[in-house]
Amino acid sequence: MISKSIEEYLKTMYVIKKQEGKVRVTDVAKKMDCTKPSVNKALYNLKDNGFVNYEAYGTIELTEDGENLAKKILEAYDIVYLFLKDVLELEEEEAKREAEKIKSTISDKTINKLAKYVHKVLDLNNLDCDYDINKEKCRCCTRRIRLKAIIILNFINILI
Amino acid sequence: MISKSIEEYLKTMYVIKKQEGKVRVTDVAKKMDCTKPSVNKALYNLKDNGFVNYEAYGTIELTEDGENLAKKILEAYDIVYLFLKDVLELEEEEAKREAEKIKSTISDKTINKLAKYVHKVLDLNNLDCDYDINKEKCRCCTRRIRLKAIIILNFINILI
DNA sequence: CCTTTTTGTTAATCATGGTTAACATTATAT
DNA sequence: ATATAATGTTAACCATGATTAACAAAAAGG
Repeated sequence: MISKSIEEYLKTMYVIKKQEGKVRVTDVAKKMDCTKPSVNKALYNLKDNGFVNYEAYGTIELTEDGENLAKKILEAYDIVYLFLKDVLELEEEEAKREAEKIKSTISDKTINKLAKYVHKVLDLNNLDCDYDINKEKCRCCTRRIRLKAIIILNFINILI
Repeated sequence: MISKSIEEYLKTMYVIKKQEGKVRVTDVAKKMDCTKPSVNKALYNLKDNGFVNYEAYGTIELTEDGENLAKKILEAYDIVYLFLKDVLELEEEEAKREAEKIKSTISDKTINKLAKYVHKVLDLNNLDCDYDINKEKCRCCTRRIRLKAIIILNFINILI
């Protein structure tokens, strides 16, 4: 099993892939404010766990599992961010920082409950939505994510 | 500065002190499901940071700073637990587990906002409450904590 | 008392996740 | 085409927080 810390590298790779078209060790290091050897280590860890394909000096490619996990992580972040920003009304930067930390500790179950709650509170008129971070999104969730595109920040062109 | 991991030892010591009257390395280890050497290390770390008084083979005593920090940690836990249990409606055991993890990552600012939100949502009729985890509690908070004594679980005899 | 059990300490070790320094490879620019 | 710059890798190392094994001290029970 992969750690929360390593998951962060995967998420970052996914985002860079969508933004830049290709993923380089240096870019990941820059984005994560860490060194290249750290990225290298994480990379081989991710490879060993089947989340990326990689050969030395080659191109970094996420596997299907890798993509799915990355999407899930990003989504967990969005849900927590949305809650902190729009429900608790934390200031934007604070909400981002805190969402990053919180989403790394909580279980899927909690994320699902939080998502449903946020849906409800922010008045989506769909209290029956059976949100599950591990499943395909329902129309309601999809719509919500689209409507709330602004929360996707610089990932706006990535999701869905 | 002390780490979140070390804070947990302090919190546990505080709880044991209130429950048992005295704190022993073995009890802390049992409660935290770790080994005695781990407790010993944490103990000297806490001592170096002025949160406990201790000499080898002596009795563990929390300083005033230690007590205050422990109270703060317990309270952060209670707030998160209350939110997960009564607002998100997580099952009790899950709420406890998750609260433990979450409260270790979030900032005082977020805790304060969450506390205010929980107060509001659970309808305490005091929307002006200026909760601050670092300050003396307002009447509203004190009352809330009293009313919600049940959430304090086995710590019921400790707080306030 | 003094033996035994419980409790606490110390030293050596480990895993994780990070670093720096040195080097290898690839890409770029003239 | 080749020197230079950028990028990627490797090895050695560090901090943290934990462990096990061995030992020391204190408490408890005959």
